[in-house]
Amino acid sequence: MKQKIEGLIIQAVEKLMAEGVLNLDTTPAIMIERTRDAQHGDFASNLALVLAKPAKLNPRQLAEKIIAALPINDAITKIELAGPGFINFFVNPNMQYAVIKQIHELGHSFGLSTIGKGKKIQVEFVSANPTGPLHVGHGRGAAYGSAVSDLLEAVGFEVHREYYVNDAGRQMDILATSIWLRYLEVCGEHVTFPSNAYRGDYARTIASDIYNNDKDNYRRTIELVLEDIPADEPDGGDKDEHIDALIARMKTLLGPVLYREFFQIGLATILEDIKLDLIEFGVDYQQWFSERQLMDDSSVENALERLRIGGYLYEQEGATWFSSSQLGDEKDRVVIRENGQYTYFASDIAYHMNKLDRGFDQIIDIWGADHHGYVPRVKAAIKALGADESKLNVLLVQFAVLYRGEERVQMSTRSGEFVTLRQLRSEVGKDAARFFYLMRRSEQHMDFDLKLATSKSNDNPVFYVQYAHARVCSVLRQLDEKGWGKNLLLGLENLEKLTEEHESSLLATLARYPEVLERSALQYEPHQLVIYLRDLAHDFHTYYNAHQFLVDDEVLRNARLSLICAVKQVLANGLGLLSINAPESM
RNA sequence: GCGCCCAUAGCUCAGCUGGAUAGAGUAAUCGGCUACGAACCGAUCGGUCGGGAGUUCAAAUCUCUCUGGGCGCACCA
Repeated sequence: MKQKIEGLIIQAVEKLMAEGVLNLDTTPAIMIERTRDAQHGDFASNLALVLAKPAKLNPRQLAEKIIAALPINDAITKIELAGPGFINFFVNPNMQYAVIKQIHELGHSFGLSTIGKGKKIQVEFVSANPTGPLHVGHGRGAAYGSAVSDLLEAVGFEVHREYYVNDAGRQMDILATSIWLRYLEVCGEHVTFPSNAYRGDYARTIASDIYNNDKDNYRRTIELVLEDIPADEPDGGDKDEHIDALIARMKTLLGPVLYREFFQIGLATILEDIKLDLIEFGVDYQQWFSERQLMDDSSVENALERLRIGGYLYEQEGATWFSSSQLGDEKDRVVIRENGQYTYFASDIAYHMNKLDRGFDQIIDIWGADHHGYVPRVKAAIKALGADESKLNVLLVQFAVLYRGEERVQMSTRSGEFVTLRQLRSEVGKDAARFFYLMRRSEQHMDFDLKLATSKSNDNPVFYVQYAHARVCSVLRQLDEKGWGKNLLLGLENLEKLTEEHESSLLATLARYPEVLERSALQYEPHQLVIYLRDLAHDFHTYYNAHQFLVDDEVLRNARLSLICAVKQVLANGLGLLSINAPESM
């Protein structure tokens, strides 16, 4: 309908151009939008206001000319000139009924589109270090990333969801050592736990499991472990030197093979936990991409070689630098440290080269907002690798600030003081948690009050939407109990019976769904869909309270049933895209 | 100090690529079940869109500036 009116306007403009009334080289893209107020018709165009200046006419005069030039079309019952020069279109109510038939025809695929043309998009999100369970901060990225991915798929892109596993580097060594020290405790050694180690309970759990399976296999006496180890911070030393020395000691005492084994057990356990957690949260990946693999198959080496050939690398003070500053970054970055180790950035360059080489049309990285300073250097790397930087789109998700009532909850993986995503799910449920995360714009700082989310969970807006769906189901159950049965065909043939105001506004809302989906996907804004679903649920609840569906008049009854079944379908489609349940009853 | 993000009703947030009278939820007050589920609906109350200047026929939306918050400025990941 929207496109139809747009077509009419374009015809009118072309006509005026041919007549010499208008003289333009380009026609503006924005032409028509849905009105907010029913008094302004169904659609409105600001064309005359935009073109007034180049046409050297006053807006209302121009609007009159445009209206006069508009072709006659029976889909439009009235065209009005309003306000400073708006052109308002009133759509033939009979046209509005078409959406119901369309919804029943297409079912769960109503709203889907092919605008993505099968283009391949890679979406990388969450990618939290596997040094502990996911916390509620990761939850927002997980909900957002999966929703964006699913939406893109719904509008015709081929989406590849990926989690980058940082299974190399010092943090992982610290984790292995943390678990090992807990293991030694289980073995009966008296360990003073380092201040810089991972203190969460999960390290103890993993340690106990290892002990149960392998007994004393990895045990070394604490005296051997601590011999000549520099003091920890609480004892007047340096916490980094302390933990690094312990890591080195663990490696020498266990030897490379046992160390590797132990390390792998810790990594695998945590990674499995994360995978399961995410699946239960409605997040599924096509690929878990290992950073270590980039090291092992010399991808990092190759990536740096490519930069070197391009003339982007140089040596200074014993380190190797990437001259990213000439490509938009604020300063150059080290890729190989003085000690010969690659930096994290080096493997990230290799990872992005790998993404580019896999032939994606678009690459989307979803990061926490604390990484925003990292964007220019990755873009610089993309450019240095010879690719177009617009191929990479970095979407930043702001932090969710946690509160328990008035009190702010501190989040730190290291200290082990954090609320896990799993805890959140068990307290408020997957549906409520996802809905809560997704209803806010991702760039918006968000307050997440756990106390409110748990104690008043009935006020959670997700129930409002789910209730609308369950209510339709309930009506259908009542229908069966009355022994009336549903005659959809009869209803669809008599949709003109739907003349109530509530009915026409519901029709208009239903018709908006495909547009909302498209916008929501192309702008990476799932919250638009969430807000739409709330609007749709509201229109339905209002209608429900104002009119009876199960009336004696069989024709009217079935017309209304076909309408509310369409509502049910769209609610289910929308919720489904957000991986939120649409329950039959609640 | 430099850079990025944010600021809309008491609180939590929408406001669609600038558009007509800035909207929801929640809190407060009042009203609606002998009804297809009241986990709902309706009404009232509540706003200098952080302040100021500019661009425009039109600014919450764009530009500049100031204020106030968040985050980032490693040979950490």
